[in-house]
Amino acid sequence: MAENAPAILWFRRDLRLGDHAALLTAAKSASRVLALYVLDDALLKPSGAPRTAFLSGCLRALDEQLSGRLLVVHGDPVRAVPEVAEAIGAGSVHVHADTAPYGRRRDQEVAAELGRRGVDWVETGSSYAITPGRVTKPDGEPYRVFTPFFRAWLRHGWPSPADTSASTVDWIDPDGLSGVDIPDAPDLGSMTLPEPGERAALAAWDHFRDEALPDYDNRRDRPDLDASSRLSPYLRWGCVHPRTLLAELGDEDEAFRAELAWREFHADVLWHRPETARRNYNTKFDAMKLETGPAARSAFEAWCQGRTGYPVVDAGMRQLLAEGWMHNRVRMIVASFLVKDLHLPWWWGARHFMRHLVDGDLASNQLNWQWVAGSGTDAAPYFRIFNPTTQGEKFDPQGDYVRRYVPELAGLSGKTVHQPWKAGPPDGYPAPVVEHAHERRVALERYGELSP
DNA sequence: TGGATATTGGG
DNA sequence: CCAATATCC
Repeated sequence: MAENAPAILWFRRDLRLGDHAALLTAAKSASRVLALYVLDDALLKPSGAPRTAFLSGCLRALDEQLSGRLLVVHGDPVRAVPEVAEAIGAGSVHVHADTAPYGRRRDQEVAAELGRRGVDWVETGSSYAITPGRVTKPDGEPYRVFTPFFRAWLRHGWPSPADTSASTVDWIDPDGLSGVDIPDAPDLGSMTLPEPGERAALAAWDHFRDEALPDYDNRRDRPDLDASSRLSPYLRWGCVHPRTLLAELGDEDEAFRAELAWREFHADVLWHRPETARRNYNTKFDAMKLETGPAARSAFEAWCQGRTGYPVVDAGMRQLLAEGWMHNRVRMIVASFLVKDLHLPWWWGARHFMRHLVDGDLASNQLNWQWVAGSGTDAAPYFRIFNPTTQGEKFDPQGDYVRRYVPELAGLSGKTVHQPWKAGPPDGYPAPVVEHAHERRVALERYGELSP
């Protein structure tokens, strides 16, 4: 890009507050830098949504580090970017988009609009694109199975994280621009959210790397332990770049590297098949018989509230409401329950997750739901149906996780919490809404009706 | 990144 | 009887 041109650093809905590499690269060739964060309308709609609160926290944390010079613009990027370009008095500005791969199609719309207004378009990297260039099969086709993707991704390699210690960005004060502010955090009531911002992200990383990473492969499935990284909100909001983590990981950390690779894999799948955010990746599942009537709505409500009568399912759903986060193993269990025990559309569950998760990421969330439902790429085979009781006993062997989130069951000791119906009905805790053994047979029957 | 059930082989 | 194994969904 030309020297001495003002630059707008444009971050779309997926903020990458910690991706200093993109900021610095752009800043070095610009005379002035204006950090512009465009928030997609979708972020602002559910006024009580915790992900909005976490985002506000991230923005405040960054604003603090930038001495109050952060400019935030809400709204449709197609309109907002040129408006700001006009407001700062530049006939031509360079726009750097740091986008997720699945945002590219929208970016092309934005680029076309900017072109019509005489604004130059420069694209920089993305914290999804860990690798320079796309990881594809030798014939150029995208991978549809994770394991070969993972191997190719490891072989492909990635650059070191940028050195951000010598920042020379000259931040301009955005005083006088209209529509500029950091959104207020909504009232969270009794919710507890993680500390936002880059510093908190790096602290979480330090803690995880030193305490849980060495035994991650063995312990990550245990929701009762502090064994997972808890980094997902920071990765989702860009408070830390995955390359920053990868730089400190080695071959012995394969299990955790695979988790980072899953993010990229799903982002890549969604980029190639954007409609799979809402529809079955495998369209053969369009013929699946689903429950959608009043009884289904009522079962869905019980699932959302954590009142299904299956302890580990209810614990997970209540953790989601209380923290905007749920342990990964439990996400699989509650998702399997919604799809295979309640026979509800996976997108009902995915939408509830996106509304409440502080780490809710469109690609990872929707495609992991499809993985559970069996309709996704490289999906779990249809016959793999979790038994919610067995899963609870296996991964929460002492019942500590259940008791932490389901107070009605706090009086039951040890693993007996996983079968409260045996000890007589505890006060206020519901009987199972469905019988698993029966619903399992129903699910298998319905899968059997699909064309091969 | 299962589970249910039948079968087998050692106690 | 129970644990390990095989097989099917």
